[in-house]
Amino acid sequence: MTAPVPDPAPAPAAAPVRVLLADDEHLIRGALAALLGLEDDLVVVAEAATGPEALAMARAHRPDVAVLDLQMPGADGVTVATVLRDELPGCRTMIVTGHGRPGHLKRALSAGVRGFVPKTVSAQRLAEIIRTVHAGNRYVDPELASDAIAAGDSPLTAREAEVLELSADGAPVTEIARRASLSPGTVRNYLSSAAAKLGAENRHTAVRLAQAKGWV
Amino acid sequence: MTAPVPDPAPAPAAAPVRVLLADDEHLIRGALAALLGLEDDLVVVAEAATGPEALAMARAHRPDVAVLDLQMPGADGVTVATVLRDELPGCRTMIVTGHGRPGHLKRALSAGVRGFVPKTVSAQRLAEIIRTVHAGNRYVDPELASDAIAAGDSPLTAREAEVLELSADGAPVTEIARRASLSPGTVRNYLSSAAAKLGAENRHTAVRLAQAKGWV
DNA sequence: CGCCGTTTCTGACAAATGTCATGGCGTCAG
DNA sequence: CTGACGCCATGACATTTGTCAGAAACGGCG
Repeated sequence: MTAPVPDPAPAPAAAPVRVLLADDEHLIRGALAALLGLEDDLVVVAEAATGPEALAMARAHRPDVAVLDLQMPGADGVTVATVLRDELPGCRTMIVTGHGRPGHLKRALSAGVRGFVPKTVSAQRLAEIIRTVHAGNRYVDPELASDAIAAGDSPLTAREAEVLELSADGAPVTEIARRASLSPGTVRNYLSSAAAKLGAENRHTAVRLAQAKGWV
Repeated sequence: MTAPVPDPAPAPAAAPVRVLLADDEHLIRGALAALLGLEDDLVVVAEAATGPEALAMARAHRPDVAVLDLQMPGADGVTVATVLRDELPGCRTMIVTGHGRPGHLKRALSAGVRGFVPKTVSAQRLAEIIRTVHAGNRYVDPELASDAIAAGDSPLTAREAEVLELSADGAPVTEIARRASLSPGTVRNYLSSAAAKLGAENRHTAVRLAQAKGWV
């Protein structure tokens, strides 16, 4: 007469998934750690509040899955993921972000990130996605994916993007030219062609558009 | 032989604090609700993901304290707080924000908000602050407060701020003039004086500075 | 009332920026 | 090799923007 209730201790035969949590917002990190800890097949082995700290923690604890916030002090989530891919190939990485721009997803995927989700998902859903990623599969939020597809690839050449980025803080052309070691006329040409490609009237709106698409 | 453990039901003599939670990031909201629910003198009676939803929930459940995210779809936290002050005077409001700008704090305080904290605090700390606010006291994060004091008041006149805000998206002067029903020359003068007051070289850097201080 | 100062507005001029045509240079595919 | 393409630069020109001197409207104030 064996009870139908499952044995509480070794119910999942496999070892639990070891998770690293990196987010600069203590409120979220702590709350998330608590909620994920409720899942009996997940265990949070380390937390970090900055990019460098996340790297140090990953090296020390060698987690199975690293859950990284996109925007952190020191180094952003994608940068951390890039380093982790080289240093800890066995560690899967995934990005959690508040407001993801299309370009970020592309950057993340080319950095070997296997999961990309917005913070609007529930903790339950996040736990499922962590399992998916740990199993070696990929998951990207459908809405973010469709945004990325709609945005397409950047039409800008490397120099155009570089110059556009330098003009992001509103510096005058001569200043941009100095910083890029280019002739002022060249800078104006690049900015002009970049604005034309983006359908913007001037470089400032061009910068905004490019930033919105995540191309800078 | 009474057991020393406290009676689970009516341990706190006072009624629990009824809390409304409004944040567009489901992950945070759910996790927060779970953590605050662990405190036996706090109870989360409603959750909302947008500004209008927060208002509707507040009207329906009449919470003691409303914890509002600063950036939400529909209406931001300060706007919601302004409406709540008129409609539900008994409801204390507080703002939780990811990256708060100095000007936001000033706006929030003049909207009757009694608590202003960044998301870098722990859930434990947040619970304490909710109690503080419920008791009728105020609490603002020391770092945010010092930032606000350092930033000071806006040196811009009403028109200067208005025109600067219209130029925020990089629109040309003629477009701004049309939207503000002003002469293009007048717009240029306002932008020029605003840039001078802010120590900026042109209106675009001026916009960035003003946004960083929360003056627009 | 006249005087003063502030805000709001305008026009004229100078500087910065956007646009276009043009050309040299290097690289890569066919 | 040739042609296509991206990169860097120059000069001329139109447009936009920044700067300045000052005028009209308005509200105190003696």
